[in-house]
This record gives sequence, structure tokens and C-alpha cells, in this order.
Amino acid sequence: MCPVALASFVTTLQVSDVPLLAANFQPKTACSSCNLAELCLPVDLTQTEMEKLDELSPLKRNFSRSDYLYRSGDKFRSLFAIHSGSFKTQILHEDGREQVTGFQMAGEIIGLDAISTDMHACEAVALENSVVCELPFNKLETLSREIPSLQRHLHKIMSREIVRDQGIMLLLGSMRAEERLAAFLLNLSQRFATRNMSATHFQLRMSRQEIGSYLGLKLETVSRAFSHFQEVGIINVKVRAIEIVDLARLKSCLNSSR
Amino acid sequence: MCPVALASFVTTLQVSDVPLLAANFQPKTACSSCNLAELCLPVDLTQTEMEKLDELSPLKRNFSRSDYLYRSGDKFRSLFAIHSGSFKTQILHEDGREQVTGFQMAGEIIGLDAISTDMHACEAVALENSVVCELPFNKLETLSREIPSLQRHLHKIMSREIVRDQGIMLLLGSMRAEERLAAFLLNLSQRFATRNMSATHFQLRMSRQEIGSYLGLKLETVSRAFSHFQEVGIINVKVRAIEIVDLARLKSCLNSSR
DNA sequence: CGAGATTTTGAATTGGGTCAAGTTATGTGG
DNA sequence: CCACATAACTTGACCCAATTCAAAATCTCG
Repeated sequence: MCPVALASFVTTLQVSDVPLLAANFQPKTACSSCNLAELCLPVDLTQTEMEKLDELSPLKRNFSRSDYLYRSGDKFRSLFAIHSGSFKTQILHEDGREQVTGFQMAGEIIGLDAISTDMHACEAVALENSVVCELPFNKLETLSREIPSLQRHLHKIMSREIVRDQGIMLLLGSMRAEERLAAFLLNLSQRFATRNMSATHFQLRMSRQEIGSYLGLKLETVSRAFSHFQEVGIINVKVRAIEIVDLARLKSCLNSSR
Repeated sequence: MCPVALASFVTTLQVSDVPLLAANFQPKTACSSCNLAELCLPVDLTQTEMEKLDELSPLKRNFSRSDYLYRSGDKFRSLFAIHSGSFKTQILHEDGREQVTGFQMAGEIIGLDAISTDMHACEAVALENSVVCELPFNKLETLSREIPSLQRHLHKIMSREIVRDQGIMLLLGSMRAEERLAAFLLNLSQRFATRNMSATHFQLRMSRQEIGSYLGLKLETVSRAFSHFQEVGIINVKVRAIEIVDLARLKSCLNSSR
């Protein structure tokens, strides 16, 4: 499980007054008043349904960089909505190989892989200090029997994950290194934009190694591709700080198949 | 579009009386009496639930080799259970590239990708003469609000698809050509065994090109890998007829990472 | 039976991997 | 807050697995 928690929701001034083990929990909160509701929840809930939904009252937990949210093999109990920060998910092969299967950010739901066997199939690791809402799955199932639009929403979230994964299969199966990196940057850019952040200036939260694992490339190849994009004026890179200079040209990288 | 829709409920005895265009429909059937129920359905249904489930009464439709079950962009209405035969699913990239995302056989459910946007994101093509049960998704959602174990089952099916896709991401992102082919053959072998067919002697329903697309390889590479496995005595290949001679050694191919 | 599609095999090429060395960040303890 | 140790990143040179191109063999089905 995740390392003992030291961070806390209280201000640093009060830290010494709080029992250590409880320190990474925050008060339960209502989804109806969450500023991420539009990313997490179905849009068309009635007032009554919204009140019902608040029965979920998810527990919020804090994570520091490289804390595990769950590990492969953990018993499945809950889905997790990322409230702030970001995570990576990865699968482990017997022989030690590991593959990053995704990078998740605020408003995204993770843990869907565990429903199938009641055990987590992959592991989720925080890339930075993050806050997560824990959504007990049996509550979610009960509620979604009572709120059809929540039911449909849950189905859509799972289906979206399937579509996303198939997009990565296309990337891994048929794109060359620079196309993969272009697709990756455009995807990030798009997701930052959805969250009202700059689509052209952002900070990567993952290492070259992690990007490489995700894209099926070695870290040196990722680094070279970044350098090349910078050389030709498509982006500016300063290690993890990215500026997309020529979005159109970055997009056109995608269509230049072999 | 998929074949013209003219439902018919006539028995086979009357087939000759039926206009040709209707000939690819078969009578509706009850899931409760289907011999594939153990692959398709949750195991723990009560008698009452089973009767309720029969309200689905899926329509069966016939497909010939290379018929489309659905195409990318088609309006989403139903999931499809493969009753016999097999299909491939593939996504199309703007620039013409296509990637096979899976091969499906009897008892498997396809169309899950379409829930997310109400439009099919990929296309499904019959690899041989096949029969498919059409499961209207709104009926399925209604029923699963009433039958919790059907609800859970639907969630598991979707989750299983997510896990499967992530396994392919691992394959595409980190395995060499022969490992990929070994993983592919072992997966097929396993699935034939589940269906009480030989795990060691089977007929491929897909071309080298299609296998290559699925595995992120060129068809020549697939062909060479087959030839090499045969040379070293792991399998016998005669074009599409496969015999696995040394299952253990085929498995050990998987662990030999770089 | 024959035409077109599929598969096999060979030879040459290359994109990305590997190995290695140097540089730049990052974070920790004094 | 600085110094140092460690981790992350970049770049170069070489290599190899898989691709590309080509041609021949085999299969499939109308």
C-alpha cells in the first residue's frame, strides 16, 4: 500500500497536532459541489438525482510523488476519481518488463481494469502531489441502478477507456517514433485545454523513460525526437517544460505516414 | 451499411418461401437455451432472472466472409454476441493506415467501443461465415437495472476488454517479433481450448497481413516468424493450418525478453 | 483450369536500439 | 542556502531486428 502519509490538508502550522495515520485523509465531500463535476459526472442529472448521488460522498486522499494508489493484485473495492495532480498506470510482465498504459489527470477515473477479476491488473503511481476521490464500486453500482443517466455515464466512461486503448494500439502498431511523440504531445495539449490550462505551454510530469515506455520507445529515442522537434522549430523544450510553437506543423507530423 | 434489414421469424422449413433479402435472418432465440450461455452470460442467475433475461430475445443474423457487421461511424444501437464463426475489428486512421484491434470468436461480445460516443469507433468484418446475436443496448441497460448480476456481468465484460487491450499494449510496446507471434498463438490456443476445441491443432481464419496488422508487424515478418518456429520444431505450419508441437517451448519464447 | 490473391524467401536498407560518455537537474543534509 | 550526490537527460557512434523491395511459389475459388 501507499507509504505512510505525512502530508496533510491542514496548514503546515498545525501538522504537529494531527495523528500521522489520519493525515492523508480529507473530509468527505459532495460530488454536487465539486468543481470537477463536469468532467466526472453526467451532465443531465435532475436535482433529486444529484441529491441521491451525494450518497456516494467519496473519501478524499492525498498522495505524494511516487506513492502507489493501488498495486497489481490488490483487491478491488473502488474506482478512483483524480481530483488534482496526476498518475501513471502500468502493467508488469513476469520477466520484469513494465509498460506504462496511461497518464491520468484531474477529472479522470481510474481502476476500471480491476472490475473484471476483482483484482487490480495494473498499478497506479502518483506523478506529483495529488488528491483522489475514492468511489466504492458497490455503491456506484447500486446508485446506477437507480439513476439511469449515471448508469449510462459509467458505461460511457468504460467505453471511452476502450476507445482510448485502441488508439494507443494504433499508435504502437503503426506509427514511427516522431509520430508517436507528436500524438502524445497533441493529446496532452488537448487535455490541458479541456481543463482551462494552456494548450501550448505546459510542464511534463513524467520522465523520458516513462514517456518511452508509454510510446513503445527507448528513452534516448524520445529525447532525440524532442531535440529534433526543437531543431526544426515545432516546439521549445527545456527538459520538462514544453512550449508548442507551431501546433499546425505538429499536427501534420501525424499524417506523414511511411 | 450492414445487410438490408427485413426481419423474419419463419422456421428454416419455410425458408424457400421467404424473399432472398431476408434469408440472412434466423428466428429469435432465448439466451436461456443457448449452448454458449456459459461464455456469454453471468453464471449465477436465478430461474426468475433467467426468464426475465429472455425478454432480450436477440435477433440472429448470418454473415459471410468479409461482410461488415458494422462500420466506423455507424449509429450505435446494439452490442453483438458472436454465436458462431469469427470476426476481426479494426480502426482506420485518416491517412489510410488501418490497425486490426482484435479477432473475436464464438461467445465474445463486440461493439463496446461504440457506447462512448453513440457511434462505432471501429469496424467489424466477418472472417468466415458467422452467426451473430444482436443485443439492443437500451434493453440491456433496462434489464441490468433489474438484474444486478447482469449489471455486474456487463461491467466485467467491459473491464475484461480494457485488460485485454492493455495486454496488447504491452505486446506492441515491449515484445520482439517472435515473442508477439508466440503470444498470439498461445492466446488463440487458449481460446480454442475454452471452446472445447483442440488447443494444438487449429485453422487460422485470418491472413498474414491481418496477423501482422494486429501484432504491429509486416506480413513478411509474420511469415518468417512462422517459418522459423517450424524450423526449430515448435510448430508445424501449412499456410493457415497450425499444429503446436511443443507448447512448453512456445511458452518459453514469451519469457525471453531482450 | 486458370487468374488473382496469398504466402514464402532472398537481399539490401534503415529506424530505432544499445552502449557509452558527458551534461544538466533535483533533492537532501549539513 | 549551499554543496554534493544522485537521478534524469542529451548526444554520439555503432549495430541489428524488422522493413522494404523483389521474385517466385503456392493456394483459393469462380
